[in-house]
This record gives sequence, C-alpha cells and structure tokens, in this order.
Amino acid sequence: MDDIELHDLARRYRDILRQAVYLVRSIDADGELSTGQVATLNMIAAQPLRVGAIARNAGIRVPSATEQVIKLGSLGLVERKADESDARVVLVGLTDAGRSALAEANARRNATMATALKTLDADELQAVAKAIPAIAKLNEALAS
Amino acid sequence: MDDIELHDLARRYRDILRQAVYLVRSIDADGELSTGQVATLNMIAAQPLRVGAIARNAGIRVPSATEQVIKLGSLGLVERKADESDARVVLVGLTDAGRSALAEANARRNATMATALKTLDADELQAVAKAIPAIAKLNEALAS
DNA sequence: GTCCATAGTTAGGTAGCCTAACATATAGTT
DNA sequence: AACTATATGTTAGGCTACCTAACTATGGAC
Repeated sequence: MDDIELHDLARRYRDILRQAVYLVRSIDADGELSTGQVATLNMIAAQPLRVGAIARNAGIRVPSATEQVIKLGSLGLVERKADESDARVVLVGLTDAGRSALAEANARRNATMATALKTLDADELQAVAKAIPAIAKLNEALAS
Repeated sequence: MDDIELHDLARRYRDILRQAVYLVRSIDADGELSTGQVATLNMIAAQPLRVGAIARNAGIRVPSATEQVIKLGSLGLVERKADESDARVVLVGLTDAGRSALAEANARRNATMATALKTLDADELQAVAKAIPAIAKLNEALAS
C-alpha cells in the first residue's frame, strides 16, 4: 500500500474513531461511573495495582491517579493496602462493592454495544471482528 | 451470530476502543489545537454552521459550543456572521487563518496515524480498511 | 398584540487532567 | 553507619471543557 492510500486510510480511520470516541463517552454517561473510573476498576480487577501502575496504564500522571483512587475509595469501590516489601508503595484493589459495581457497569456497556452490533449484517460483523486484532496492534504502535 | 458471541465481540470491541480513545487524545495533544477544536473546525470547513448545529454534531450542549466558538474566534480561526433571514442565528465560518490551521492540524494527525499504520502488514491493513464502513454504521446505530 | 417557542449568551459549578513542591522510603556509595 | 540520589505518592493550585439554570432577543401562532 503506497503512501497516498495510507494517508487516506489514516484520514478515514481517524474520522470514525473521532465519532466513536464521542459515542463511547455518551454510552458511559448513562451510568454512575465515568469512563475513567470503570477503566481503573477494570485494571485492578485481576490483581491489586500500585498507584503508579494505574497512572501508566491509564495514560495519566501519578497525581491524577491518586485523585481517582481517592474518589473511588470514598465511594467504597477500592481499598488501599500497604506493600509488605516496600513501604512507599500503595496497592489499590477492588472491594466487594467495587467488584459488583464493575460487573454491573461492564454488563450495561456491553449490552448497549451488543444491541448496536445487532444492526450489522453478518459480513459487517465479520469485518469488525477481523479488524480488532489489527486495531489492537495499531494501538500499540501509537502508544510508543 | 448468537447473543453470546455478540456480547463477546461487544466486549472486545469496547476494549480496543477504550484504548484508542486515549491514544487519539494523546496524538491530538501534540498540537496547539485540542481534539474538540479541530473537530469543530472540520465541521464548518464545508460551509458555515449555526452554533446549535455545532453543538448537535459535536454531542455537546449549546453553551459549550458558544464557549468553543468564542475561544476559536479569539484565536482568529473562526468568524461569526449574522443569518440574513433570522436575526437570532449566529453562523460560524472559517477564516483564512482557520482554514490553514485546520489543514495543518489534519495533516499532522493523519501523518502520525499513517506512520502507525505502516507497522501493520497488508492483511491487517485490509482488515482495518474493510471494517471502517461497518464501524461507521455501528456509530450511527449507537448515536440513536 | 400577546404568548409561547427558538437561538444564543452569561453565570456559576464540577470532573478530570496538569505541573510544582513536598514527605517519606529505598538503594547506592563511601 | 552516614550521605546522597532515586523512587513512590500526596498536596496545592491551576486549567480546560464540559454541565445546568437563568437570561435576552427574535420569531411565529393565534
């Protein structure tokens, strides 16, 4: 694929992405938890993470992550634990309430998306499914 | 495609989209114009729009659009004109400076995206290209 | 002409990000 | 062991972009 086509693809991809960004935000606005909050909860679902790791994964600075953690903590969704081997470290994990709030939020968001996906025909669904790994790779390339 | 698969696709699609949202923001952060500002300028590139139309297209409220227009106006990128047939209406159009700033911003963003696209192989590029119309349709479905 | 609807602005508030400055803990050096 | 440099978070203060509520001015219906 030559440069001209590549630039055209870039333009078209950016166009739909811009729209999608807005839509994701509006889907998320339905619930009580913001996009960023759900993203943070998802991150620590598998195992507790330090504040710095949350910041890095979310693409924000450490003080912003601290803020988020404080907020989520005051909502009772996360808890802060000490790291046994390093007293500087704060480990942030889900509470039971956090776990169920996350499950609910994810379910609602996925359901909305699934409903939208139903409007696509089989070929289009196939196209989206096939593109996902490529987009994931693209995301990685953009991240660096 | 049955419901279970659909929900799985929804989840995976939401995952990469969430990442992409963050990346779009970080790409945009490189320039002097914010994501929203460029989106607004793009909107009025073809023909001047009223403040209300800008708000609707951008998915924001009218007062927020007013703010944006004021900001862009003070940067000399847009100009406000009266509508001849309705004195309540404010038409917002690009100035020459706005047009060239927009071209520059788009070029820079597309170039960044094109560079990232170069890391994909032919099959992956094909997959992205094919998915774009489907995603556009999906966006429409989500918008309603 | 009165009344309601529409277009936009102004005022005031909030969420979520930022940088700079700080406190504390660890690790490395002598 | 003491001294210094590095790493982890928090606090303080500020900015942008959004919001709702209240307002002004124009337009349209009756």
